[in-house]
Amino acid sequence: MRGFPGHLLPRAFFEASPEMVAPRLLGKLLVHRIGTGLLAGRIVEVEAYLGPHNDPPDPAAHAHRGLTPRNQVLFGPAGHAYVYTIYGRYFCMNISCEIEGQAGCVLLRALEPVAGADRMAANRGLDAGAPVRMLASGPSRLCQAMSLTRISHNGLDIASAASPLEVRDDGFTPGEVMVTARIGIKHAVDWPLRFALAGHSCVSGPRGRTATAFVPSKIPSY
DNA sequence: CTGTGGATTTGCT
DNA sequence: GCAAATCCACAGG
Repeated sequence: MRGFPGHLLPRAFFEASPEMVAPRLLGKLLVHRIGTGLLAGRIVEVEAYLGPHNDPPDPAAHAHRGLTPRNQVLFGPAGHAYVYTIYGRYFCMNISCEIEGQAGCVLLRALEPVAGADRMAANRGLDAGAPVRMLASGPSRLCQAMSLTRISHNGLDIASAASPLEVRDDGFTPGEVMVTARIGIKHAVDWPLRFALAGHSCVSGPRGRTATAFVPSKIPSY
């Protein structure tokens, strides 16, 4: 990844509870190296899903009922990709958190394209001139745009410099962050675990959604 | 702008 | 068997 801005986020960044990691991921870069090419986007929207060791447990999380073949990555070390199939035809991309043995993850819901936007559009079946917000606004659109699949990417260590998939910090400082309930779930529908850059055009969902001001406190640097 | 329904695989009960 | 952390097309106001 030499030549690409910023530095690789270390595993320690992810070894905390998802509700702490999630807002800290806003403004970071998701980078996917494909052959000689590069796809990258700034993370503008995320959701936290808590492990079953929490009290009360998070009934919306895949890890809610313990370890299964599908969710085993979530119980492994932090900083690994959890990519799963949803509704038969799409994928969603998460990053595992906590220490090994404890589950928890952050769902990546939207990116602002930074590199390879034309290729993202092609991946999404759109013209090169398509509106930027159509490229990676939504968890499965994000996977389509970034060419992420369960078979190829589930379990990848994204905190390794050898990985084709990384999260990098280029020094971007987020402005106001909004917090809302998570989208598309049927349980714990009002837990405030969705975080997004306020007013950013690439955030998914209806605009003008109810938002609360939120200021992350004591964010360590990595 | 809003609301509705279909596509289609996977994992767990 | 059925529910699911989605997206898209299409109908109607």
